[in-house]
Amino acid sequence: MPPFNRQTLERLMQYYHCINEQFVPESRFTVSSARFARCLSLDGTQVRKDLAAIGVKGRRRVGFDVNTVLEAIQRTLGLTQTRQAVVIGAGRLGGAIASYKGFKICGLDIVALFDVNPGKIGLSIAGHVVQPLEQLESIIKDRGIEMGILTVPAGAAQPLADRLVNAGIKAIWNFSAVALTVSEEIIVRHEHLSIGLAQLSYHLKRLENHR
Amino acid sequence: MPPFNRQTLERLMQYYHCINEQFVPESRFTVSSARFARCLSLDGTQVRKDLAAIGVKGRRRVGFDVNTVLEAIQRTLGLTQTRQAVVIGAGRLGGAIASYKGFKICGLDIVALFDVNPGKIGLSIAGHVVQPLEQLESIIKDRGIEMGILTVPAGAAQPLADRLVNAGIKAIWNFSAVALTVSEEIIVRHEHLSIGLAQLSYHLKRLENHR
DNA sequence: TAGATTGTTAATCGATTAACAATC
DNA sequence: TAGATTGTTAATCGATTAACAATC
Repeated sequence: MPPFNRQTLERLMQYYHCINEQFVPESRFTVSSARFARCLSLDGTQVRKDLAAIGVKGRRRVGFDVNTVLEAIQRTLGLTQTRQAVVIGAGRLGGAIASYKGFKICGLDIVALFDVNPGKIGLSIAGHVVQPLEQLESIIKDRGIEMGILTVPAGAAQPLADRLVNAGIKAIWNFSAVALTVSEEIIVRHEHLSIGLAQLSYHLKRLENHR
Repeated sequence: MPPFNRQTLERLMQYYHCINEQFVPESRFTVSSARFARCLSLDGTQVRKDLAAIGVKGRRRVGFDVNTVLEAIQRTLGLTQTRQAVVIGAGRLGGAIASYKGFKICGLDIVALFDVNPGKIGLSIAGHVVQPLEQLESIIKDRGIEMGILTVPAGAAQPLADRLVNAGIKAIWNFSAVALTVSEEIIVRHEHLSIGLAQLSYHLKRLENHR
């Protein structure tokens, strides 16, 4: 199987959500490429190519078996095995992420929440007792945790990223508002909240100008 | 000026952040396309094309004037005029968004927070008193608010989107875990939290397989 | 059979990169 | 002047779409 690029991965995840949110509730067993396409507003050929790429074969005149597609996506994206993650920063965003139900079907298991603020330590957020940062390394090592989710203020992010890497973490999901510099082999994804705003703001401006 | 596609808009926003986070603190007055390129890990030619597209001229042997670039991006993306927004859903995510400082330099002004839960109404979150949903329409109309930010459970999102549209909102920033169907002329951006997870999960899986 | 849908190749389109002249 | 950097055209690459045969 070829390595997939970012866009393909995102499309695969969208098919996955499409199935879980629409097709499963509708108790559909088969779905045509055209129907998938409409969901993500793209071309049916694209869908057939994507599904072919992850090894799913359709049935002519019928479509694709929903379950087969579901399993193939899970296998390809690695959603079958559970991945343990810690959240650093028990603020509002950290709490929102720790309590987000949708991660379950993606195999993400948040096992601990950390914060520097002594006032927060011991509090229970989304079923997790907030831990002091001092225990970060020991918990990561003891439980073999592979992902760290950063939801701390910009100034605190880089040193904490370093600590995560030193403790043996393999991937960082960064919600802090700074770019991180970490060694090559660490997987990093920077979730930049205000990037999405660019699009909305731009289109609102165009709306105004066209009148 | 041509209409810009999603990718270009995202790059423009990244240049903008690059300037604000790196170049302004470093008190740089000029920046070469190569330096911009390194920031976003792309090619210098791309940067020069983007900047040319928004009407910025550089100086040979010197680079681009930081302030000129900043202003051109603000003008292009419409970040100069302030845009008023309401947040629907005063949960953890809603609170995180309402209290996010980074929106200020993007011209986003969150003016009200709403919730259905009577227990939350009257609470102060990030300087905003949580309003009852009944007042949604009147506040939007009275203050001429153009953006709605949805951070409610999946089941509640569609009816609330309809109410926002009826009240005259022009853009919806959707953090709920469902696709919305709204009329053509409404600008919608669906921020799908777990899409990013696909990438992390996929690369973690590959890491395992390669050993 | 007729019709619908896949699977796949070819054509198109756009985005990225390379090359290099212009010039400060 | 020599060197660095822009500005722009051309070349490449990849992704998207069109076309259509295969076939259930």
